[in-house]
Amino acid sequence: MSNELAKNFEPKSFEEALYKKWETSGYFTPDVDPNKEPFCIMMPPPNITGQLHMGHALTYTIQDIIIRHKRMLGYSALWLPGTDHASIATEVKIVDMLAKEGITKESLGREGFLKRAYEWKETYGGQIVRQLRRLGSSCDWTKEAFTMDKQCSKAVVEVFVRLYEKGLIYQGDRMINWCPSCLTALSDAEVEYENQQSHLWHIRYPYVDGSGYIVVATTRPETMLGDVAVAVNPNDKKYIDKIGKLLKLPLTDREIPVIADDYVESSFGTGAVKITPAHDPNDFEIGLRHDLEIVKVIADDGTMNENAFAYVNLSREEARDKIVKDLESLGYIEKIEDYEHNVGCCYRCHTTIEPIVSKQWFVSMEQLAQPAIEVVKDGSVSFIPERFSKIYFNWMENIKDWCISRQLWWGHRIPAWHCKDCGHITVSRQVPDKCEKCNSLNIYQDEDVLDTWFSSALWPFSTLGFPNQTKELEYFYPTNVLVTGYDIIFFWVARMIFSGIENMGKFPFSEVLIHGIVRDALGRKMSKSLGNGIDPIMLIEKYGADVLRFSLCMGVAPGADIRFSEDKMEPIRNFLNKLWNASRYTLMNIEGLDLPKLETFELSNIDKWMLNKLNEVSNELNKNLNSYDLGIASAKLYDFIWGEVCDWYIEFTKPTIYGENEELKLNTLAVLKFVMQQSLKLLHPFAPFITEEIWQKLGDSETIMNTNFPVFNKAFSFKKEHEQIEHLKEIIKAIRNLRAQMDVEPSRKVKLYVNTKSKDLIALNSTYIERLAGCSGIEFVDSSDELNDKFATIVTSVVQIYIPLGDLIDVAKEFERLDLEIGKLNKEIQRGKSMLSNQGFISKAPQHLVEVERKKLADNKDKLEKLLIRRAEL
RNA sequence: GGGCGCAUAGCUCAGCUGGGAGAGCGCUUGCCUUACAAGCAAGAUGUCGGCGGUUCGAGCCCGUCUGCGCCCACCA
Repeated sequence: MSNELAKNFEPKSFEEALYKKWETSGYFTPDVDPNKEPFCIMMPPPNITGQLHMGHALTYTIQDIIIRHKRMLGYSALWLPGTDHASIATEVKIVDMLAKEGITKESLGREGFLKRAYEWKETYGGQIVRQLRRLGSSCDWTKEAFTMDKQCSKAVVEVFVRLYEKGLIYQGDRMINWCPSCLTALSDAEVEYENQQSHLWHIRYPYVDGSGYIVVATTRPETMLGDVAVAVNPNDKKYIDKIGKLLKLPLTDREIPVIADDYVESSFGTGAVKITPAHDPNDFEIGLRHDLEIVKVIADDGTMNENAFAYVNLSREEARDKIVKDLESLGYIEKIEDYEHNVGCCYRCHTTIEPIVSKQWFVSMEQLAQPAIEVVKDGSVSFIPERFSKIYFNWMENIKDWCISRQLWWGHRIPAWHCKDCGHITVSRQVPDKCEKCNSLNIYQDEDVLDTWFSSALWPFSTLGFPNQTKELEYFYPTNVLVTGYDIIFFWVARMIFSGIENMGKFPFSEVLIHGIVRDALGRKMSKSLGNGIDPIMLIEKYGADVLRFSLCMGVAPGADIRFSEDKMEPIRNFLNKLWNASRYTLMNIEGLDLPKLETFELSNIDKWMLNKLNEVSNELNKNLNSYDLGIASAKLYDFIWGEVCDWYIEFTKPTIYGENEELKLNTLAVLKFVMQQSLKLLHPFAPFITEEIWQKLGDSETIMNTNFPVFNKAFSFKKEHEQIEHLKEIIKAIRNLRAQMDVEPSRKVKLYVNTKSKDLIALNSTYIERLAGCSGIEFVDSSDELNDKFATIVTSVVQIYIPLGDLIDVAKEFERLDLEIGKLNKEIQRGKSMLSNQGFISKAPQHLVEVERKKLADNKDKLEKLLIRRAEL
């Protein structure tokens, strides 16, 4: 194998092959090893409906970074992948697809439909899993799960039966959210509210006795056909004598009473509310309190039913128009106001939700919610950032029973069998052959399937073998961190927490890392309807997965949304290319050489400075990664690799590497190789492909994936050398700056005359100064008197440097430059003096900070003095 | 109605427990210097939204106001 790298990095040329190698080598599969500490992340399973989008790319990048870091730290790290059947979302898509073929799901029948659905799953479920690999996700595919596979389904049935037996699952007639388009019930969490411009219709309901009328206001006139009362506040003087009177319901032959209920606010609208228990949640409650009839007028498909008098079979919308028109022409309309209000919509198809009373299955939440609130309160489970726990509490503390039945076919069928003879419901783990109560064979399984989130709620343990107590379950449960967006805290996180506690006796994870969502360049949510989505696979094709991953996390604050556009990719591409070339430099110089081990020779000052820096970065990076501050960690790596390793360290190695001293050269190269190797390891969790590709040539093991992540090492702490080389950098920068200001041609080498008490600093590092600042020759002097030529001066706290530049020196310009410097210094000195003369600062600030200020002041005074002398001489 | 977030350089955003304001892009100037022009070097740019408070010291903590965004609730 050649050890050469191409001039520019081409991710396309190596990413897929490396992934294949990782996967087939089994690197993603951790051992159940009692001697190692487990670390487990459950992958939020993507829906089988789709394509990888930027939201996936973000969340899986974060998870992969965390898991790769832990793996390199020696944990037995499991990232368990899988897909979600996404009951309603998938069924909607399949129905659409069938519609294009001119088929309805009813014509196929349940069996036929499910056959098509499984085919669909094979096609599209496979796609997203392939795309996950493109991203570099180091998940254990041997444990890949699917919410409807045998294992997960077994867990679903087990949990359902357990909850039923404990009385925590029940069937009942309740007000639920009905989607007239998907034709199914929905949970509260599945309803989204949209602000809509509408009207408030004021309608006159005449008293039966002919003594005038009462005016009610409504946003939904079509529901009036289902009115069974008009409610007023019991203390409302306006209506107090009307309570109990009968009203004639317009457009119908029905008579309804005026009733009193505290729910009504006298001050709002007319102070009288029409009551439609069948089609409004609040009215339903009032209906229960007053034992009112439930008159349903809207059918499940959103059309008016047989109770709708002249409006039977009209759609909700048509009925509204016609009813309003009829009321108007009959003089029942008092007035129509413009009105803005929120309308509940289906989170999948955005059809307006119809609240209806229906027989559904529910999970009783109160008892389950309590311990789930507790584990977050007592810190057993913590949200990162912490503020998201408020969202969680808000939901959990006001939780209502969870409607879990769906009138769909794609999903887990409810394990309940109804007896046609005695009506008893048999809930069972196995398919029963007879009614458990009356032994009748005349039983049939409930037609409904479960809410898709019922199975996702069990994900942290169903995927590890529950209800069987497998060794994996024992080892990896509870898992460590759950990573997800804030948009599914209710849907998923909350439900996993109470499900874990209820079924496993222990919360499913100890940390919940919440990230934001990826938005477009204008800050809008990426959506299909807007067409503003960016395809991550396209970006991977163009720039490589590493660039995408890195651009999604560099400099991003925890929990913050990301405004993303393709132009964020290029700077990262350049960064990785920089790393690529630094590696190329290393490789071309170590080619064929036998390098000494680091412990066998004396490190140079540059070596020590670099190793110290590396050590510090490693230390900080571990801290940042352990607290999941990936934005800070990635930015730090960018600065370190580009700003320190490439800009300074590699330049420092050149005089030696291109020099004559063979021994020094080998030593330097040994350090260089080590520094590059460590840097690759540090970067590997973020950019797995490029680091592995380089490791294949520069590393000394089979894969970088299983190397040890660099950690703080006391032996590489070199404080003195750090300060020395930082000062050297300052000198070099000052010379470069001066050269630029004086328009010294880059090719022109200048000689330096140095006046300093720290001659060692200069003498030891003269070659670096010469090479990096474009100088030739350094001579020590005791004063500028020893120079004949015109010169410019540079002053630091340690040295005074004279640079003879002959005619390039413009005395007026030099005055200007010095005055500017002197001005700045005076300000600094002023600041330092006032701080140090502040008694409060001296006595209350930490001692080391006071010291720092003292030293700064002394240095500045020293510099100023030198500059003033120089100015006087000019 | 309740809660949360954001407001920092022309643009996009960092800034961890309070201790002299940062990055990337863009801009100016000069360079193809044997890792890299996807590059190198040097530079310019900020009443850290307003006001008040705590503190020796505030971009950071507290209060308040303004503007933008989000979530929950759903008074018909």
